[in-house]
Amino acid sequence: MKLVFWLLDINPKVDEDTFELWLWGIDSEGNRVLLVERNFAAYFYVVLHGGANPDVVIQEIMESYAVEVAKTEVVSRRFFGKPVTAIKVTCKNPTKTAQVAKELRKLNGVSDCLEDDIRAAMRYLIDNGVVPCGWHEAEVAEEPNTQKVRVYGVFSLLSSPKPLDNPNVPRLRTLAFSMVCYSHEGTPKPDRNPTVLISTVASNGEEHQFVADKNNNDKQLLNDFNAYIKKFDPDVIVNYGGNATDWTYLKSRSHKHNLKLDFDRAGFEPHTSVYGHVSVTGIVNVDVADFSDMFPEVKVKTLANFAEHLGVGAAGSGVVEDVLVAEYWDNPKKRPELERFSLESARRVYGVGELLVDFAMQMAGLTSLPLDHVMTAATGFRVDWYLVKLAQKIGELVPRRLEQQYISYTGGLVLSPKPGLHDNIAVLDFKSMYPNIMITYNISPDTYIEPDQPDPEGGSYKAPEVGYRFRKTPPGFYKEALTYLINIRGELRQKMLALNPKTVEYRILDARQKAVKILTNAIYGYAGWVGARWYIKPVAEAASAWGRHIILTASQLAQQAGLGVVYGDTDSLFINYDKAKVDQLQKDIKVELKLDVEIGEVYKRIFFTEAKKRYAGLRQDGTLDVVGLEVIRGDWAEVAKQVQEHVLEIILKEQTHKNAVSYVHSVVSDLRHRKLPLDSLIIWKTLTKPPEQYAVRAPHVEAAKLLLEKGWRLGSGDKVGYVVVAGKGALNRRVKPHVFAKLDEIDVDYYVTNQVLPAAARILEFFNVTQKDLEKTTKEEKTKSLSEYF
DNA sequence: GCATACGGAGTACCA
DNA sequence: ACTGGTACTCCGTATGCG
Repeated sequence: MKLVFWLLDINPKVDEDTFELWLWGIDSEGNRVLLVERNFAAYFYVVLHGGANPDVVIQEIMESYAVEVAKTEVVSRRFFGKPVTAIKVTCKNPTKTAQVAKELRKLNGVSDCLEDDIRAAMRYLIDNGVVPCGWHEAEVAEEPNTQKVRVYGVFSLLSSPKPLDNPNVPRLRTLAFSMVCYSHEGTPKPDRNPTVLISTVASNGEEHQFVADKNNNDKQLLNDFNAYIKKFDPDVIVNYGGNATDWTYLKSRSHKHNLKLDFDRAGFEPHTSVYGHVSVTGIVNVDVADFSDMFPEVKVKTLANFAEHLGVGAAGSGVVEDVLVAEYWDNPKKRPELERFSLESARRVYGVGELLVDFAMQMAGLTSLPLDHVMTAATGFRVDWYLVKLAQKIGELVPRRLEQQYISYTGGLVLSPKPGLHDNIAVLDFKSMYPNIMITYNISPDTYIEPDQPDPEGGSYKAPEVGYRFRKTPPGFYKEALTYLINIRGELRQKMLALNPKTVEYRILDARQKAVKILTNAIYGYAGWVGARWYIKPVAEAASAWGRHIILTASQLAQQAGLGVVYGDTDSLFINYDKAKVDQLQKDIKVELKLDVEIGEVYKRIFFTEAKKRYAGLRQDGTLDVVGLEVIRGDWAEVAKQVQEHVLEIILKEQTHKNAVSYVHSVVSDLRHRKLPLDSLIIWKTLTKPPEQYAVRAPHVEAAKLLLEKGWRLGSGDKVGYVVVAGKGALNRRVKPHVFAKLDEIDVDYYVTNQVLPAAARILEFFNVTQKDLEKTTKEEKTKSLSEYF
């Protein structure tokens, strides 16, 4: 019979003598189904040395390895663009490809074995064009549910599924949860601290809270939570931090009570798998924390901040800091607040999931990485898999990831800004500069010509400065990848124009074009990543060399056209806006450099200091665009950022600093009188390694150590929020984690001298007001309070 | 013995 | 755990002065 299904997840199922691939899906009637593939044959390639005779090598393979090898076949492939003869070796046991390949590498005539490092599930998806989060049709036979998996029906696949062109997503059952663990000794540890509260929000509208008993025993809670998931039977479980914390914690707690956390669709427990994601058989586990890198505007990546940024949940509703959880739990008056926070957290998780899972599904489809780990995988690995798919299509063998030394190279060119205020400045941007350079000059690992090789018949492109050459023909691997991505995005955006943005279809297309854009823009970076399967250093080097040449040439063309260049960075030029001249310049650039430039923002007025990568512009609509300055940095106190932003607004709008100076005075006065909330004084910094590994006693590290002393676990990647308190000694001995600090112990002078005034003076210096001037006047003047100022 | 200068460590930004 | 270019603070020691 034929079965139409949408692919939710795939996992290998290995028993002693059987190897199956389990494809979890939803059929066109909305039933949850399991399709079992028993005909998967794993293989790898044996690449031969130049003169080697494939038949001789095959004979040797069959003599020594007949036990493991099911089949051999001589095939023609390419490797880094060059034709190679290879032997496709199919293994009897799919779990042993890497092992057999390792042995065969030792044979005479064999230069290498390739693709033995591609996991069975990925091999299957890529070879058959089966797509995670996509619809398929397959010939199947229903079979008894001997494994007692919790689905509507089990089917064996009689042929590999064929992808269908249907962008729709079936109605999924989604469950979000958030947990609270009880500890007086810092970070909760599963061997000693119970989970006292779990809140859930489900796509059917149900909300639940599972609560530990009077003695804080969590046995019943865990049992009920597990049973509830089984009963609701979600397709997708959403959480925040589940990969790093929640699942192992809950599993550990369950085991402590001799319970199993076996809610999945096959009776297994959650387990950590590739890229560090937690896999739940038959269900997609999505950790929305994995999306946080997509939003650099959110500096402190808590669930509440993240949700607020996305407009999810009740804005400004109370947050209970980790440090206070135990206190709230113990206090009957405060516990309801913690309970509300927990439920609100589950709602936030659910809401964030609703907004972002569309994107993840599209990224899964593009890369073939299943939904449960496509967002856990780093950008480089997503590009890797996208390219593996393309390689399979064009017969290019997939290189292994090699351990090799990294040597950095020269990147983009940054022009020095002309300090001060400028009126009417246009930003000229090269559209997708690196992708287009790579397409135009056919820069790719398979078109690179080694320095000792002659130019090929079709000729070559030679990169400026570095001199690397690339074949003009045929089109390289990257050119094909990029052209396809750019075209598909164009088509998607075209289709979107005809749709109402409120429709589901529009939303899906928008998610897809975003995924395509992100992948496109990552390919240049990937090319320069030493871990890339197709890493060839000159590829990235040549692209950036062309980039520098292009921006420099464009800058010269602008000046020749009589357009002053006030700044430029990598792929942008800031020039005086004279419409006729700029239009002409655009055309000249296209002719001269073969690349499109577009006019981006046209600022009414813009302000530069002497520093590169830092400026503030006044847009046509009167809003401010601040770039690089303290205003948009996460490691300055809010009070300093606000002061600088307002100073910028005044000087950009009024073109004089007079009011800015009195404004600074008023804030300093408020600060000295402690009229500002403690929150505005927190400085957040990230730990980039374990605290004990630091060479110097940096303030945030000292603050982290104070938290560690109280049992809070902090490590690489964690943000530390601290304030500076009054007292004796060096700054790094006067820091306090913000959760322990009170407003009246703050070192006000530090905030005036090292936060507010430097941020203000950075701008005001160009109006001949130095920090010293500000210091003097703030001390002398009887200043107005902030409220009077407004 | 103390203030200041300066290089290195550390972080976060722009493209 | 995709790239390089850049600004900036703070630490900690070297340096200079008295």
